[in-house]
Amino acid sequence: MPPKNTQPKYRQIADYLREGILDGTFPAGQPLPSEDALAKQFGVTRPTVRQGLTELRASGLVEAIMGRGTFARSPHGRPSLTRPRGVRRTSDGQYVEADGIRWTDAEPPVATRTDAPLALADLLRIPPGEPMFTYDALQTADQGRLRQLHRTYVPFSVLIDTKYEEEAPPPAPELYTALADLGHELHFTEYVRTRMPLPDQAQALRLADGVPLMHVLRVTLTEAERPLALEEFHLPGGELELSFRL
Amino acid sequence: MPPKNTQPKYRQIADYLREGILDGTFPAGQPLPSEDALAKQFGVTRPTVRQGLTELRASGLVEAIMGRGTFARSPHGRPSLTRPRGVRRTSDGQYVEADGIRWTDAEPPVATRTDAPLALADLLRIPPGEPMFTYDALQTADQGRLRQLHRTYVPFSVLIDTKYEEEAPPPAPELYTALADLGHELHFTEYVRTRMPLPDQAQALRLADGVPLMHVLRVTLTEAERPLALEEFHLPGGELELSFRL
DNA sequence: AAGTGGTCTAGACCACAAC
DNA sequence: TTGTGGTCTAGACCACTTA
Repeated sequence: MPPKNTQPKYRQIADYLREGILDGTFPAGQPLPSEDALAKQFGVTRPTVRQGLTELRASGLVEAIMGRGTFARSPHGRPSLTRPRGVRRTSDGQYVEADGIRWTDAEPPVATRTDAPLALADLLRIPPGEPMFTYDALQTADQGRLRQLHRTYVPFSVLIDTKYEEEAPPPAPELYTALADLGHELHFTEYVRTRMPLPDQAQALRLADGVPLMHVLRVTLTEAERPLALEEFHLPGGELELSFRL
Repeated sequence: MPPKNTQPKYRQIADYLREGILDGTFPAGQPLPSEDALAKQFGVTRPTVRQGLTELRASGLVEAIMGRGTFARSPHGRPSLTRPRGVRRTSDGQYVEADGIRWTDAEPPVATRTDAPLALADLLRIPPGEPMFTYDALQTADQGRLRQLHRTYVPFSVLIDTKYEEEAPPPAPELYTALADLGHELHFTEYVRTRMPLPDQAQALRLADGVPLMHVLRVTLTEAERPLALEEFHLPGGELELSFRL
């Protein structure tokens, strides 16, 4: 017997559609053939067609809109927004983001106390379980078209013997000014990761199916490389790129 | 009539399993209940269970292994590898990557001529369609456990009046030395994006289901901000993070 | 009303892995 | 041999959009 070299039918359908999207047969924004039409064309039942389409949706090549059809998405376009990563210090001592985006809190930010989980304690060089001030915000800009989840952590141990033993420190970026006023020279390191979002993250960031999350950790450090604070950004991966000067 | 507030059954199953994975009921590396068991437990048929599992696989929370079972994956661990991004110049004028990884070409690298597509021409500030030298390599390190797709582009116009009109320029990072020898002071900018991989990329990088791709464009620039070359890295998003000093 | 995608049933048979 | 996930059929009914 020769080895079976046949792909499953649902994958043949997915391959056919994927190639059509990549080579322009199915232009971005245009509807694909309906599920019934594909089932007839390939001589299979609709669940088989849907299995192929599910694969394309999970890879972000296609978007299904209820009652209207399944639409090709632009596969490899340059992201519509480039965000330069960095922090600048203005002449009056304020710190501002290099991308100049003015964020608005979509909901009132939540200030809580968190015990440092292992992964964050490691980056902050504090013992796991040490308490930290935590700010949590869903931020929007550009009439809600831009969204990010922003969380700021400051370990209590950094705030000992400062006025912030009494009052809560401000969230970033005002936090940087406050830390600099304590006599520190600041610099920053960012760690960039990516993964698929959890459902609540996908909803908060308005992520379509098959669009990954960009996860950025920013550590604020003194000149002596002592970590002072940590921020976590969850960004939509679809139409966004980050730029860094090396 | 009160509004329907019921989630579809397959989503209830997915939610149940996702919560179990996140709270430790189903520890990473351990098998979930079998599809038949879940079907009985929830009073549905197996295709319905599979629909829920498909959702979890697409989000990278679960991995199905044929004949053995469906296994939980570690959800939020710190990536096992941090790659500092940057280029250092050694005392003898060579350029090396800041992460110090020694790559091996898994296959002989392919040198071709490419006409600049719009997105790349834009970054290189050359007219679209201008020819470029192109090197293409699938690189491995650490006994094949690390993988990356690496593509180097050099526009012909950069090479006019140099010896590389006659011979092909070397691929990066030796390329940097060659460009510096032409009298340029080099610096670099990187653009980081993420998206789901195409099937061939997933296979080349050994990406599991639900693991996104990290896509990095590095532009080599003169002090006068003239782009000289461009590199494209496709990296596995799962167990990898990039670090940048701001 | 007609067309689209969304959910679900109740099976069947296959391929692979472990015992 | 048994248990697992992988593929596929042939329907049914629902929810939503457009005309």
